[in-house]
Amino acid sequence: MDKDCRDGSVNIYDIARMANVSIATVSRVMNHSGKVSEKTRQKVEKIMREIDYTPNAFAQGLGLNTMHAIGILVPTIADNFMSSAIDYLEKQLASRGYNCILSCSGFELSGKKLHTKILLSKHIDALILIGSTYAGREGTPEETEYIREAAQKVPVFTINCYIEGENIYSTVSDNCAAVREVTEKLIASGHRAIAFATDSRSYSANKKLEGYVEGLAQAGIPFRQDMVFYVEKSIRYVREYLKGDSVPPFDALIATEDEIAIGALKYAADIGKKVPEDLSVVGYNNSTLSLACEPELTSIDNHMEEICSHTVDRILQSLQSPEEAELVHELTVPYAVIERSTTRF
Amino acid sequence: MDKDCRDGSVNIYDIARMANVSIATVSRVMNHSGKVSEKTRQKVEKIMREIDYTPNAFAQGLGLNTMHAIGILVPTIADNFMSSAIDYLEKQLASRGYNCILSCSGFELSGKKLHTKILLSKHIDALILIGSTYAGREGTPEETEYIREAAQKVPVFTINCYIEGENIYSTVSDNCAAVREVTEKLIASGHRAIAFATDSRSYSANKKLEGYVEGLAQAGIPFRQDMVFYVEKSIRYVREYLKGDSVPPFDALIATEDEIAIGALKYAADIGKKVPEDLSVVGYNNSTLSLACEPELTSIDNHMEEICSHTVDRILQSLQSPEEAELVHELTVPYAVIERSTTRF
DNA sequence: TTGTAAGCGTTATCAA
DNA sequence: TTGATAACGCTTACAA
Repeated sequence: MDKDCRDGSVNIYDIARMANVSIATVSRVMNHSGKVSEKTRQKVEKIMREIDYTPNAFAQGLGLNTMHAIGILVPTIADNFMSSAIDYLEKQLASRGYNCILSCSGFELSGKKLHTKILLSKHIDALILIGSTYAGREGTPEETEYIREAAQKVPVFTINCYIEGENIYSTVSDNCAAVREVTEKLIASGHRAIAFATDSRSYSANKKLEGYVEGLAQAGIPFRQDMVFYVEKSIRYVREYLKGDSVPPFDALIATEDEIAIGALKYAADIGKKVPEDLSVVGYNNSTLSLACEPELTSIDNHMEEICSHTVDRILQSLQSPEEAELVHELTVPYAVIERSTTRF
Repeated sequence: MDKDCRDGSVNIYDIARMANVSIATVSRVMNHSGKVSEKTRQKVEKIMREIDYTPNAFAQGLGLNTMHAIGILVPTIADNFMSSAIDYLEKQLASRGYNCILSCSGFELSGKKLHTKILLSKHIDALILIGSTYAGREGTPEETEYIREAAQKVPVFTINCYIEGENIYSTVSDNCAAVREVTEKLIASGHRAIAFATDSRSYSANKKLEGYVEGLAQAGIPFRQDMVFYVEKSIRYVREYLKGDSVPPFDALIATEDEIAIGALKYAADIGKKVPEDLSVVGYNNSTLSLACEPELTSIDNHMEEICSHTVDRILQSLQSPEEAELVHELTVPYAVIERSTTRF
């Protein structure tokens, strides 16, 4: 109370003085490092508790070169996929003593570069990138060069996005297999004109497309480019798009996002097609949306919680033993097809 | 290249040496502070650019006692309301040079206290609390005491949550007026048995209830406690709940969350009630869900972007001129009723 | 077991 | 206009 409260904050010298010990001893008590007599420890801890002392994180950071913070970069957080990932990551990291510094980069390369640089300047211990937008377009390695540069400073972990490079570790859902399975199921249940709708040409969207192509090939059904629809991730947009003249007839649709699938449901309702009798629809991400629509949407669940826990495990491994941690560069987590009422497998 | 790369990081001494100036001069160039000759400035800036020098944020933090970081506390981020708020906040704060440290506290008091403490220990410049869960239950000021304590260290800003106290500033949507307006509109369009469904007894939920009560009173319709349903925020739960025996007949339902409203739509479909002919439904938050369901949901939009931009403005005001910034403790932002197909006003 | 003292990389106050 | 130098609060050899 009678202290010189230049900041209202007590420092290690104050504690040392009050306990009649040196700052080194106080430091040792705080960090449970080195030998301290039980008696001294008790005394110091008591005072720290009474004063409600919190060490200055900046000073600790300066000495140790870490503030136990992980940078998380997403294009936008206003998206179910991103926010659920962040939710899992934050919870698990917090329980292990790490904080999250969040940054929304947008989808433009310049924003991605800028926000990566800002995060790095905060001396984060590791960087997490969520979403396959960070993979850039195929065949343009220069679009991911800034990530490889970042990886020279801190380990980089990507979620549902594969990036080639030293010190970059990806944890992904098997998008390809998921869509292949769904395609096969649709074919097995009698569909022949299966459409594929996506809002992106990202790494994961391409993997999904690959699964679709493989599924068709497997059954000997010819792939038709005009059955692949590139649309906006908007219920309203898709609803109208599908009514367009350029859209060939289809009896099933696989979407890379639940919103897109729901746009198809709305379209079907508009033109009097019955789901799943006349049209089967499959979404992706198993979001709340898939329960909100009518009929309820069959969707692919990418086991986000598992992806995130693997990611956190890998981060801690790489931080705890930087050298010997032999991490796989691409780790694949199983998915699940959640069947509801828009298909009849 | 031939440096002692103990961390791969260049420091101010290196720059000073390379430019043949003192560290003080380098610091002045960086901060655009003090007088520096044009020639010297050019020279130093050139070297900084070439080396791609980034000042050590911890050292800066230690000296200035800020790392330009704002703490954001939410119960969970896997919620449309929270994640859209964070999205707006992060974007606006980033554009003004502030980073966000994110923490998910859960809904338990112990978690809230713990995470508040952790955030404060990171020397954040301000703390943002999102959601009225932080207001605690009515008449229990001890549940918000930790927030008043936090407010002694940094200014605290709450979003859609009012907390009484020094250095605590709330920005809220006028939940009461919104629900009153909707209630009046339902009455005007012929409804008499209007139910109210909520998943919470939080500050904002109570404000909404208040609006409902006022709206009924205005029209001389007696308030009935058994027309207020306390439910879970789950489509499935509400869908079944409304079929229960204890639920009296109702011809309209106002929900405090879109999920709850959609549960009511599903219930109506199940028992063959037509919406809006037999039952009108109003949701809250105007989330993507309100476009996914069938029919599309009338919902109240709380103008989150505006709430967030007001909050950020107020934060910056209070940080830039801590003393003279005369901020209102409770700022109310207008809402909008978005009418879709579940009502006929 | 404890204490002294040298960093860590900035900013800021003086002198020059 | 510049340059020494003392903070800032902590960690950690190294000494005692």
